[in-house]
Amino acid sequence: MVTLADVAKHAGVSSSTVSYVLSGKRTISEETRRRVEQAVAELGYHPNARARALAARRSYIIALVVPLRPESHDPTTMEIATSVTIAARQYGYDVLLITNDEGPEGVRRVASSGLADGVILMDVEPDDQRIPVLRELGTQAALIGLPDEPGGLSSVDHDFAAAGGLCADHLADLGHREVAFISHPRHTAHALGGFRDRARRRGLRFVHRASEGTYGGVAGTFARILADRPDTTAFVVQNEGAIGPLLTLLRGSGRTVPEDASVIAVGPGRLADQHTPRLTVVSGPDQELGRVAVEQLLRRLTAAARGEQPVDEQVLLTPVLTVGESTGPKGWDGKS
Amino acid sequence: MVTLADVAKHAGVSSSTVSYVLSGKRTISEETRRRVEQAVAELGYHPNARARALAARRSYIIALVVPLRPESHDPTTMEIATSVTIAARQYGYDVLLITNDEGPEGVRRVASSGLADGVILMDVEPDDQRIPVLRELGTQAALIGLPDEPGGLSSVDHDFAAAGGLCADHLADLGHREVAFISHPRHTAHALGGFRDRARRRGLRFVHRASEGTYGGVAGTFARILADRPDTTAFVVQNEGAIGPLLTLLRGSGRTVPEDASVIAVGPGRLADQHTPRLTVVSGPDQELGRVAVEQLLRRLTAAARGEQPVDEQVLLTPVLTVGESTGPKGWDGKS
DNA sequence: TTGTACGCGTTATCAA
DNA sequence: TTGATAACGCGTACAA
Repeated sequence: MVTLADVAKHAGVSSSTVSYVLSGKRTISEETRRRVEQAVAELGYHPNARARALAARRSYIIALVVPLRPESHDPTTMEIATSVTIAARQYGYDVLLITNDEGPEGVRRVASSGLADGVILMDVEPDDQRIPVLRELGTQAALIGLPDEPGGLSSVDHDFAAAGGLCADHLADLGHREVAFISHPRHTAHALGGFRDRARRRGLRFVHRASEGTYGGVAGTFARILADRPDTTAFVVQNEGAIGPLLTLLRGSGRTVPEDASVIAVGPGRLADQHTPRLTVVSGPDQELGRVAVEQLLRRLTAAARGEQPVDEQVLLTPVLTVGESTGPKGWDGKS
Repeated sequence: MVTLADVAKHAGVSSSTVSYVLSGKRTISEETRRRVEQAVAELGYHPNARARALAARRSYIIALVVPLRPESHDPTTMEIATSVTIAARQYGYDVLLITNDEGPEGVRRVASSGLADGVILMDVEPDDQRIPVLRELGTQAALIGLPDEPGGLSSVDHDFAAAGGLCADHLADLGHREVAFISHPRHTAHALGGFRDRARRRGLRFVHRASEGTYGGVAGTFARILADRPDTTAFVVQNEGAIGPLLTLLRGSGRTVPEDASVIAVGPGRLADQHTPRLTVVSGPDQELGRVAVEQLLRRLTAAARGEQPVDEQVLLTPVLTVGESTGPKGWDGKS
């Protein structure tokens, strides 16, 4: 292995000079810089990350805690993990993958051992058990999702309230008056609040039902909705698995989309093309989530390295309404 | 930060003794072990991973190179990445995520800097450009996928030839005589060879067509197949995106599955439940892929650490045929 | 503009 | 069974 000392000897300078040439933290004469660079090239020197991490008290590694078990396959998670990794690389950081089956102790492990400089937590829940560990260790962190108590942390999430508002506005604009909101039974329907507020203001009547993302579950929910509110003409769905069944059920009940019933999905943009007809979707930028979290964390790290107090940031990313072919005016006959 | 020296002082022993108590590489008297362990507990000592990595010349980190861009969403990749991470943890290793957009230089970076002890490469192609880098640096590696030249490497992949054989056998058993094999245009149809051999032996006639995984692409392929071989009664599909369109086209042409046409998918097991009717699928164990790769790599690492020559292993994982409702006897009328 | 020398926290060799 | 002590390779305060 070629070391800094080897390079120094080869270039006829001291090892600290080589170090400074590489880090750029000192002004170096043109002559020595050239000699050092040549020595680096000739010897094929690569700085040793382990020694660097020890001496600099920084590993340039951030830990990403993902909510994954091997049998789950949520593409969004992977998208975010990838965007975190790519963003981190652009700032010279690498990403260590921690699966959440290690629990809060996984966070403690990477933070207290100094393996990672900071942590990004995905799928943060309101009373997340990993957060006390971060506080206890004083670990710098950025969260994807909203914590109960944001003190000492930065976080980023989709602005689901705005997403709900977009749904209500779009349907109201199209003349709908009776809407059903279908959510996931075990996830908070973050978009519901925003939807409710805007729906009220726009004079929309609506019911909210949580439903499993299975055909049977959606069938039951669908039947109840139609029994309670037979005049329902539009559906907002914040439950990826429920969309396919809902579309099938609408067809099965003789309703054409969007002529007889409109459907909006709240979720990843890719949903649009996975169904027929192409869906109207309200989606947030998943990749931005990763990038913003990385930038938040790195700002905290540089602040802490300077002895400053890191700034707590809470960012909400604005969602976008993409109009597809699953929404149309109430009572639309297909001929505009 | 609590260091080894702090613990040593607190316990009234030398720091090397503490180190040996923790590593278990020396026999320690019951008395001192107790004192040291108590000191560790009282001070809340956590070994420093950076210093350990430098002194031990091992980081206990393996790099996983994933073929991911932020907009791609292949659940299989994530499944493998997760299983690699979990398997690695069981052996005391952590996983560094490297995206393939760094190219071969990403491999060079983590290996030559000593950041990682070894590398796992996903989606290895026959003439993969990352492999020369591994050879040049003498980096220990395990590959998921089959390299052209396996010398100095370990690798694991699905036994696609066996998968093809299972398809041919299943269809032949059901009495089919004319089969179409639909593959992906830009991926090697690894299952084709095995399918061909077994098809010949079983007296199956078949055509092979590559097709895009789009509705339009599959429609063209489908039409050509029926034009060339109107008596085709079964389809083997090794192209995830082509399955949905194919099923739709079969229905559209008045064919009922499986009464008039049988369909087998070669791919991830989860495909079975994503279609109607539930698919007959030949799939390999994706999670095993990750686990085996980790174990191969760690065997190489321990061998190399002992100064021994690591053993090159090539493992093929046996696929399984799961019979669903998309295959049936040729000319089946639905009433058995 | 450059060099010296110490420290980072462990591991591992050599003695005792 | 235990203790000194020299690496490990780099960063940086201090000195020149």
